[in-house]
Parts: sequence; C-alpha cells; structure tokens
Amino acid sequence: MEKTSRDPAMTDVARLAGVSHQTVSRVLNNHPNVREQTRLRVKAAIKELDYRPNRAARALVTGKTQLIGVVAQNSTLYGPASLLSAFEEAAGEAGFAVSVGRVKVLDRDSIAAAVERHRDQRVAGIVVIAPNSSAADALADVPAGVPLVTVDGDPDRSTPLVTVDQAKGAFDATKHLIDAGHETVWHVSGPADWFDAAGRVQGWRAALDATSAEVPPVVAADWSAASGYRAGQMLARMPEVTAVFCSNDHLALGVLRAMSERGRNVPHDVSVVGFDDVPEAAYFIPPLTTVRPDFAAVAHETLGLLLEQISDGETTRPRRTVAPTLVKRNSVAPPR
Amino acid sequence: MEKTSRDPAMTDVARLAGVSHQTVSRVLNNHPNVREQTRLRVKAAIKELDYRPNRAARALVTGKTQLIGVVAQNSTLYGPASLLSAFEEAAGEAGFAVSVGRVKVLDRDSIAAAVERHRDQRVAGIVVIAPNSSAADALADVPAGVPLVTVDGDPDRSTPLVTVDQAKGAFDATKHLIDAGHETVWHVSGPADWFDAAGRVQGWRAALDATSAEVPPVVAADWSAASGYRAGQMLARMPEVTAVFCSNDHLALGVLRAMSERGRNVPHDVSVVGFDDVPEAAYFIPPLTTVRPDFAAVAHETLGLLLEQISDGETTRPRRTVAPTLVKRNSVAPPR
DNA sequence: CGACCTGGTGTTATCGCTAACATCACCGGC
DNA sequence: GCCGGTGATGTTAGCGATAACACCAGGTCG
Repeated sequence: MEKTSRDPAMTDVARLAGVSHQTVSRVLNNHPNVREQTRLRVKAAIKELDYRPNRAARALVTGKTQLIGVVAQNSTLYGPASLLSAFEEAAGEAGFAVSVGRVKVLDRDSIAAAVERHRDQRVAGIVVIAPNSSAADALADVPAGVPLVTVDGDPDRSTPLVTVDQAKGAFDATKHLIDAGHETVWHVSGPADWFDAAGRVQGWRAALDATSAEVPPVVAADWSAASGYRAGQMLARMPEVTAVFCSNDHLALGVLRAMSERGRNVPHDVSVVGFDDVPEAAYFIPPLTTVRPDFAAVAHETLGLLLEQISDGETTRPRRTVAPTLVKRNSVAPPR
Repeated sequence: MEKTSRDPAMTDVARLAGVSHQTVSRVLNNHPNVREQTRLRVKAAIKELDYRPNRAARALVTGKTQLIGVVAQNSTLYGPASLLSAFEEAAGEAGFAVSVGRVKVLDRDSIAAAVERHRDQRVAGIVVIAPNSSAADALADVPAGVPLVTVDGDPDRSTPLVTVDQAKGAFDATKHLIDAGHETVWHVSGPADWFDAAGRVQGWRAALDATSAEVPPVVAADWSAASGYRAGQMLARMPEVTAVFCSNDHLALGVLRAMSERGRNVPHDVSVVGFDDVPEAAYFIPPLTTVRPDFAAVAHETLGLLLEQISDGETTRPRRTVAPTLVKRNSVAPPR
C-alpha cells in the first residue's frame, strides 16, 4: 500500500511544468497574458497530477466561496421538494455548491439559526423558501449585505422574491369550472398563513368576481389529504356544491374520497380541480384536472436573481413571477 | 450608510480581550490549558464583535472541512426525498453542512461527475443514494480514501451500506395477506435494477415459500402510478387474483384505480398492500395498508457510519439495516 | 537610439487560522 | 536553594491560493 502523501498543490504543478505557481494560477483563472504553449504545458501537468485547486485556500484569499445556502423546511410536501431539487440542479450547473439547512418548523428562531449556520459557512448567498408569514418575519433579522432571495415569500415585503403566480393559476382553474357551466365554485384552501394559499384564494375570488358569481365561504384546511377529506365530508352533504377548487392535489385527493364515500360522482355530480400536478394526479379516481407550476423556471429565476446580487450587489428587477399552466383531465364536467 | 469593513478576525478578538490570537484559538477549540478568567474574557470579546471563525482558513490549515457531500437523483420520489431530508437534518444537528449534488439520471458518468464535484469541494465524506445497479457500478470508480457510505445500494458490494430491510417489510406485507386467508399473493414490482424493488420481490417470495403458496409471476412496472394502473388493468381481468402486494404506494394507487374502473371492490374482491406509507396513503380509496420505512433511523445510521470512517478511517460494522413496520388500514380483507 | 509601452513571467506579501515550539512563572523534591 | 516539571500564554511558521508589483525582452515611436 502506498503512503498517503498530501494532495498535489499548485507549486507541485508549477514544478512539473517548469513555471511559477503564479502562472499556474493564471492558467486556472483564464488570464489572457499567458503564452499558448505555456498554457498547454501547465494543463498537461495538471492532468498528470490529477491536481484540483484547494477551494479553502482560494476562499481565504478572495473572501468568497462558491457556496449557496438554502433554508428549507424539513417536509416532503411536493411543491417545496420539487423546487429544492430544481434549484440544486440549476446551481450545480452554474458551478455553485448548494448547502441545505433544514428546519423543522418555519418559525423565526429556527430560520434565524439556519441563516446563522450559513453565514458561518460564509456562503456567497442565501435562498430562503419562506412560504408562510412566520418565515417571512424571520427575514427581517437577516443583516443586509448578505445576498438573499426569497422564494414563495411575502409579496408585500421588499426583499427580492421569486414566486409562482398563484393568483393566475387559481384564476384559470376557477374560470375553467365556471366556463364548464357551474354557477359558482367552492374553495378548499391551504393554511391561511401560507402565501401560496392566500394567493390562490385571491385568484379564485377574482375569477368569481369577474363573472359576478356568488362567493361562497372559504373552507379552510391545511395541505394534507386528511384535512381535504374532512372538508370534503362537509361539502359532499351540500347538494348545491357542484364545483370545488382545492388549493393542492392532496386536498383534492381527500375531497375525492369524501365524495366517493357519499356516493357523489366526480365529475358528474361534483367537479374538482387541484393545484401542483403531483406525478400521481393523473391516477386519482378520476384523473385530476389541476394547475402545474413550473418549478424549474422558478429555480432558474431564483438563481439568476441571486447571482445578480452576488456580482453587482444590487438587483434591477427584484420581483419575478412564473406563470403556471392548467392541465385538463377528467375531474371536470358540466353540472347536471 | 456605513462603510463595509472586513469581518472581524481572530486577531481582532485577541486585541480586544488583551490576549494573543492563539489563546483565542484555544478557547474556540476547548483546549484545557486556559485560565477560566481568560476564557471568559475571550468569550465576551467574541460576542461583542459577533466574531465567527473563518472556516476556509481553518480548513486550509487542518486539511479538513465540515462538509458532507450527498449524491442523489433529481427526483421527487417519496422515499429518496424523505431520506435526503432526514439526512440533512441529522447532519445539521451534528454540526456538518450538507452539500447536495443532484444528478438527472443514475448512470455511471453522472455519478462520477457528482462525486468529482464533491471531491473538488474537499468534503469530509460522501453519501451516495444509489438505489439501482448502474449507480452502484459507478461507485467502483470512487477512489479509496474518501469516506463513503451508500444508502439503498447494492447488498452484494463491500462498501459500507445502510438500507431499509426491504425483504422483511415485503415478507410482513405478504404474510399479512396470507394470514387474511388469501391462497396466494400477486406482486407488482418496481424496476428490476433497483435494489429496493429486488429486496421486496425477495421478501414476497420468501413469504409465499414459507407457506407453500403458489408463486405467481412478478408483474413488472416502474415506480409510477401510471405503470401501476397498467398492471392493475391486467390483474383486474383475472378473477383468481384476490391479493396484490405493490412495491410502492403509487403503484398501489394505480392498481386501486384500475380495480375501481373494472368494478372490482377493494378490499372485498381484491386486497391491496403498498410500501412507503406516503402521507396521503390513508386517503386513498380505500385507505391503504402499507409498509412504513423509518427514514430518520436510516439517516442516523448513515451519518454514524460516515462519521466513524471520517474519524477512524475504518468502520467496524459496515452494514446496517433498519426494519420497517406494517401499517394496517382498510385495503385488506378476507377473500370472499 | 533612448524613452516608453506591453505581453509574459517570476517574486513577495497576504488572507485567518492551527501546530509546534518558546517562554515564563510557579511548584515540589532532593 | 537549585532543578526539572507543569500550566498558561506568546511567537513563529506554515497551509495553498490570489493580488500586487517587479522584471525583462522586444517592439513602437518621436
């Protein structure tokens, strides 16, 4: 077995190539003033030694890391999980490593602690997936000077923000139900302190207002299928309910089950629309019409906004929304 | 607006506390030979300046980072996503940052590239969530000397491995169906090259063998509800099928829909069991009996194994499995 | 033809920390 | 009462990169 000697450093490459370490550094950073021949010699030496630059040393001298910190809730909710995954991929492609700080609950202290951990790491920027108001509040504590982008955060706050256009998605969904002939549309909403949920309520109401339809009371739930089921049990008993827009697909699943148990056929007795387009939505009974957010686009906008801040210190257009699309399946029909 | 001066460094703390920077370092690293009074003075100075050690500088001199790299597929499959989330939380609690390298497909090249990126970062250790054989193959390329733990990987390979006891979960599920009175149990399996799927097939077969039940052919699918639906359409036409064990909950969802369309009642005509216990499983129609893996336990075992390697260079017990539990709901009944 | 630029390269200082050694006061033991 | 040990602290030397400047050859220009 060979003795583990230390990893090759820049000076080792320099020695092998017969140049100074500074020239190696120039090659690595694509400085213009290096002769082509020298450049090739250095590159050959790098390859031969399997040299890889020490990021710690570079970070020490430049004062910058190639790390982005993300604060996200420790949940497996489809939306946040998809978003995170998409962001990690986008950042990776841009040459940034992503360090994820999971938080059990989205309260002020937990988020502050996660942000602190990231600052300890001296991340180049921080992304906070802050879908509810307690999370948004915590951002007030984040010192200025740290590039920061919020995703799904508070639209009324001034920090750079990227978000799915919840209102538009909800509007389209509701409009689709009205266009099918329903007099009005009921709404099972997510938790009131979530901005996503609030935006969807808003879009739903706007669609009803636009057609002068009566606005029934919001049925409040959390995001779970369980709460959707409970809401559904109530709605199933009300014969005047013929169309329900649910704030996410799992709520819709719960509603579907409640309707099925009460013998109300979906879509012929009651039409249902969800939000998120989870992969299995097409296999609900019946296949669910829903709204699909473009998480990859959100991730790219977020990264763009963050990189802008990192390089310029400022952002030109600190607010971006991404429009979702309506996916039509078989859970909507005209009322009979 | 204040001019942004550089972050405080150890020497700043030292000056304020009236000691040398080395003493500050000793306080930070809990060295024994520091007078209590000095220690307090230094701590006060740290607090006053909001000093935070520069990890890059520390990493540079010690040659070690507090970073763990994870390689995971860019998917929102419930199992892997839960596992990742749990691991990030566990690592965070242990004071490690987690850098996630997402990979679009689990092939050899992608994984090798992700591992390289992590080595560039000089991570202290790497976790690879390698649920299928192409991923496992890629690990052969990882040079020795990098602490590495595989999750859901190849049981036949010699790298340290943590995994859910798939066979036991499948055995229990199958046994449960047989105990309910079914003559045999059909199986809709996940992709053949996934170890999880293979383990579940094995457990299912073992349970049938143990009771001398006939072993029907495996119905191959991928993990999606779509493929479960197709499998279900076939099974629904076969009157002799009274019990189906599905390799995950989404497959089960597809099967449920196919049964429902064919007018076969679950559980009275056909019993169905899934695997994973996704949060909405209790709200399928009917509520799904399934097997729940303990992802938090897997995460902790993984972290433990990795930290052992990081500190000792070796591992005593490089293979750990975590037993899942059967969750009984309403999708199982005696045959009629 | 000497002053001056400029492209290619090397030399030196520096980032903020830890390791190793140096220093010094104080202690007990022979 | 001198000597070696020990606890508390300071001093110095790196870790491996980049930045800033120095240097030198060769070409341009007045």
